[in-house]
Amino acid sequence: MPELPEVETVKRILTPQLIGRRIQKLTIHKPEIIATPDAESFAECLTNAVITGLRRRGKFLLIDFENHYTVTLHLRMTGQLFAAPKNYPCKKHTHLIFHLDDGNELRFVDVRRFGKFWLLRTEEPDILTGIQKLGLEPFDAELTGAYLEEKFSKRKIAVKQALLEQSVIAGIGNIYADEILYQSHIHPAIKTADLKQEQWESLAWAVPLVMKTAVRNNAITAEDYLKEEGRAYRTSEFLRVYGRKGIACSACGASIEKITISGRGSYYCPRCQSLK
DNA sequence: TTTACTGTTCACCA
DNA sequence: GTGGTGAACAGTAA
Repeated sequence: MPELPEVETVKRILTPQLIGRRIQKLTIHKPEIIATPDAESFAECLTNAVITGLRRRGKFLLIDFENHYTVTLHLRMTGQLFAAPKNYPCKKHTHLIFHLDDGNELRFVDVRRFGKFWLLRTEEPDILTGIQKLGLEPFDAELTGAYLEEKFSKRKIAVKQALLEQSVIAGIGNIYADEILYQSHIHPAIKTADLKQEQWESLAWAVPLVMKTAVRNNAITAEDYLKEEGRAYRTSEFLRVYGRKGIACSACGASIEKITISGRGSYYCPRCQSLK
């Protein structure tokens, strides 16, 4: 369930459940989800380790341990990470279980198995996961219209594709890119070289607004999260354009359209989001 | 049976 | 070097 708002929600739910917990044992059903090192070393280094904190960077989640190891993970398309009582029924596609010292289990479920785990020394520079290539967080004060213009104005890609570049802004995915463009009144297919200064400013304003709103709207209780009630975010009532092809725009009443940009489905309002 | 799908990376091509 | 396309990962759902 991954775009920044969902990863942030996972972090907020898991933090109080995991801090101070000791890993008694690991069960790795699918070793291929461990990118580095091998599954055996992964389990060995984390057995008896105590969790000290959780962090998020872009769509990555980081779990810090007292023994100076950090587990970095990416949920990709369908990964889920949640804490459950050990007698709670184990779902299909559960690939990794951390057995905690309070009787709960931290479980990783991933239907499509695109998600990945890396184990790294906390203090060592991370050159493996791709985190070091990430750009600004959406809430960073340095994210201005001028920053975006400088990054993109000489390039000729669709603005929709530009928003998805993790090396410029970290954490935006296909759903929220569409929502950001809708709030900015910018057509997703406009080329970055054709955007005006005020449109870059508009994007720099909409990015943190949409992400902050999404984090708030995605907030659910740990109980609901365990029951997967937070999973329908793709069709969330809070989305203004994504997944709403043929439905009336809530601002102007025009019918939301869907086109393909760089192979990704892109939803927009043909009246609110002009091509100029 | 066919197609699309929230993410990322890579190969190949113009 | 830029950028477009498609494939790969693997499974489900419409």
